[in-house]
Amino acid sequence: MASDHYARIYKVVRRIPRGRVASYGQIAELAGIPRHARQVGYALHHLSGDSDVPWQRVLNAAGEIAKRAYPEDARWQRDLLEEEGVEFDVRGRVLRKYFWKPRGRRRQPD
DNA sequence: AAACTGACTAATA
DNA sequence: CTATTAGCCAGTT
Repeated sequence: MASDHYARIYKVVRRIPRGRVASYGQIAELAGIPRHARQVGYALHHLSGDSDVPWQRVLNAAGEIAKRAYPEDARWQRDLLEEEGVEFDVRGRVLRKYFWKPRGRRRQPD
């Protein structure tokens, strides 16, 4: 059940700017719990639907929407991201320029 | 307590 | 570039 890690995870995810995305591993690292990528996904799974946490901005390390039990949820996630301006390539991967770079924010997408 | 599970990853081939 | 493998770790059964 909800461990204290969840709060750390949600806190970091909320920092992801609109129109940007981050990976599970990246979130875990920033939350101060390295190698807990899977737990990040687990924590987000408990939300999906009702919260102020922008769960849709979290993808796997390859920049793709993580494979889920219900494909409809993946489509929903993609729609949400495209709504905030994130673009995907033909293969279903988010373009590099949308990856969130904490602190070292250099250029805006486009 | 032991085995199983999963919205993960990095390393190899 | 894609596919396979082994490591990962909290939550469930």
